[in-house]
Amino acid sequence: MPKAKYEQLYQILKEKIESGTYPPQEMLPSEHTLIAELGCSRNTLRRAIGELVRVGYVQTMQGKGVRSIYEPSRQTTFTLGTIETFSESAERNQQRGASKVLLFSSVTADWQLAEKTGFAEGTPLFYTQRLHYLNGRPLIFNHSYFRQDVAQGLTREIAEQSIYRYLETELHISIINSKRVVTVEKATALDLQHLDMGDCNCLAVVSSQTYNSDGVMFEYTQSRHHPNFFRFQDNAVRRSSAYGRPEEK
Amino acid sequence: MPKAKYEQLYQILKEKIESGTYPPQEMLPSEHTLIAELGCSRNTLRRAIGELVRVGYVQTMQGKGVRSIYEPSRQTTFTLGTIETFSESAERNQQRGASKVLLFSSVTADWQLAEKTGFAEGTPLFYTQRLHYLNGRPLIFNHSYFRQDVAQGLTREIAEQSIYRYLETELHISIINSKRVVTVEKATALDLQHLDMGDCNCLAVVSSQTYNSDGVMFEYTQSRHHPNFFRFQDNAVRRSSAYGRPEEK
DNA sequence: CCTTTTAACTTGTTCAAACAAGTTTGTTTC
DNA sequence: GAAACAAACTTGTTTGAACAAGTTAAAAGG
Repeated sequence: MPKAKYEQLYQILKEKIESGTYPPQEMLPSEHTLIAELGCSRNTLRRAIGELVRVGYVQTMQGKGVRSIYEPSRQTTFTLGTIETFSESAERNQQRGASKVLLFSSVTADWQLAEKTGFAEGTPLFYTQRLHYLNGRPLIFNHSYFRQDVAQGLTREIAEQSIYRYLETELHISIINSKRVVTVEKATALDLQHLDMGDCNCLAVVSSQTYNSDGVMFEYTQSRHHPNFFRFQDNAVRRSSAYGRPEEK
Repeated sequence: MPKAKYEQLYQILKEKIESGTYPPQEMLPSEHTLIAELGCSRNTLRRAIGELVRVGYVQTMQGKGVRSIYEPSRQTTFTLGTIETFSESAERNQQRGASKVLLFSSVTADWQLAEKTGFAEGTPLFYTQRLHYLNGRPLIFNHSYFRQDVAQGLTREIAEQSIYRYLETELHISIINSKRVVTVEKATALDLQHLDMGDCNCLAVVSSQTYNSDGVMFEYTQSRHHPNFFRFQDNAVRRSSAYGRPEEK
């Protein structure tokens, strides 16, 4: 599926790590070896390895080598650094996803909404509330705002299916990137009404601003997650010893 | 400070974007122009731009160019993809940070602890509870476990100052990467006792496993954050249109 | 005037080469 | 035997080049 060679190499190596060809704590073959093995240039191989570093599969040490630090099977609900719709995520985790549209309307951004979403005041927007189910349980309450001049012709019927499919295949909008912020908020009456969260009175909130290829932010979505089913993964790399160089010799 | 050229270029461009030389929605000069301007090769420049993409400062479109999508001043408490200690983060945000050690002890990982932290059962560990203050308010409650054979000689006195400074400058341990997971949990009695969280009964929990250059996970830390002061930022990039190629013509 | 084609841009990918820098191992030297 | 040195690894950075692919605007054609 992926056309780029470095993506293919990344998939191959990822597969080998997951399947135990390169078990945890073990060193991978050196770049020189892998180049001969995979038939690629050093740059392309290193690009693939760089991806593996980013997702926390390996660590690299100058002069020493590349070590696998993969630990299998931590159930992932949310992957980082890549945009995924709810239905895509559900499918990847092999679970039954369903959605219900609670509200679909047109609004104009007032001062308060503009402040919250980042849209300019007075922008005409579509506003929709959707509830996402996983295995029959309501887990995510979505508030989404779409710029009307970008998401032209959006209807409640489309929202019942998949908004992104409509935007990408019908309107030929290319989604480029999405800025996301994770916070924790007090549950509102609306949250409690729909999410059935027991004795928890807070939930995980993922606010995202999504941009198209024209550089315009056309979507603001606030995903309010059931706290017991929220999980956000990340791998951080220490750039340089923050405490200056340890004295030599 | 950064030795690598691409890091310098990244800083230069980041600066220009923040200062308004390349204002939001505006296109950056083409690679060709920037190469001449900055005196570097195309690959090095592209590496710097790649970093800007990852932090959500710009978006690139094949055939069109690079557009600034920087939006100034959303106060950041947590940056993503890079390991930062509490004191470093506090300093970056120009706020007064302070810490208090509530507990320092030696423990051995039993079955339950091994399951939670990822250490092998029977591993001798240092266990410390620390409370982090920002501007006088207690905001973060840290539970940290360190492998005794790696963090040799760790004492309560060192924990009062900075554990990482000790590990890096005294023990010459190089911290490589850290796997982190963000979840939301019910507050325990201990949390409520120390964090003063009003009527919220949940908090944001960042669990992290940190690895050194020998590939051994030597630290497990669970950071329990006051919900009102927790913020986790991310920028996601859509890899390829998930719905197949839109039909031509 | 409008459409089509072409050319000149843009960014994306891949290769090759050279050097820098860190680590390991073997060798020499005392 | 122990320390110092040197060679042979490893990954990290930088440069240059070529081609692919997407976009834009000028040129050509009707």
